[in-house]
Amino acid sequence: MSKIPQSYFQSGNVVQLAEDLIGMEVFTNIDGQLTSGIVTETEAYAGKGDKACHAHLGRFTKRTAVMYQPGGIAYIYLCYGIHHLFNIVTNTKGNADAILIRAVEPKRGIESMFKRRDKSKLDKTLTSGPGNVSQALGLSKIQNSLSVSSDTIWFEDPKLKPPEIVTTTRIGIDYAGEDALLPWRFYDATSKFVSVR
DNA sequence: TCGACGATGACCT
DNA sequence: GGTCATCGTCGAA
Repeated sequence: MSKIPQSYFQSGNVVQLAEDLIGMEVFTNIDGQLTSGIVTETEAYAGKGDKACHAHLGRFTKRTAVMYQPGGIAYIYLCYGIHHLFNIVTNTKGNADAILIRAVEPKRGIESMFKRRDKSKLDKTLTSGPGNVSQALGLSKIQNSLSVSSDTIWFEDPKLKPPEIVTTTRIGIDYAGEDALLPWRFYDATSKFVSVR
């Protein structure tokens, strides 16, 4: 098994990439703890033209600056003052596309995940929902802008049986008007580790 | 400076 | 179904 290169994330089609990411395994090695999970749910955010995207209309701020970097790096920000949401910047420099990881199925370091989440049972609440994913994987703003082909965060293709992909609308973006209706959320119907069906 | 508000999640009825 | 914790970011003043 080997790390997926940063170039994989520089594809120009963020929607297709979000779908392709389902079934990949995401690893983190943080505070000496190795954890990983199979990606079961993602959402695509398509840069300047997408009302739901933080970079809509080219909005460039201290927070969104990282989105304009070349693809293959983490975009992690604090939401509701409580939750860190883990995204991967995609496309080439200046496009500001990103993929939100909304759920994973725990694989390695489950004990570490229990500790971080203050839980002791392996159910969907451990790693379903973007805030929970980040917490279980130990991700916070410290890892913002870090490469996702690094020794701290990386992806591998475990080549499992193909996922049964369901395509639907994104969650929690009602403010985006008609763009809230875009079918840009993907999840694996065969997994119970999915936030919303 | 200050006020409004979120790409959520946990718990309540 | 509804409420609310909690704080960094952003745009208005």
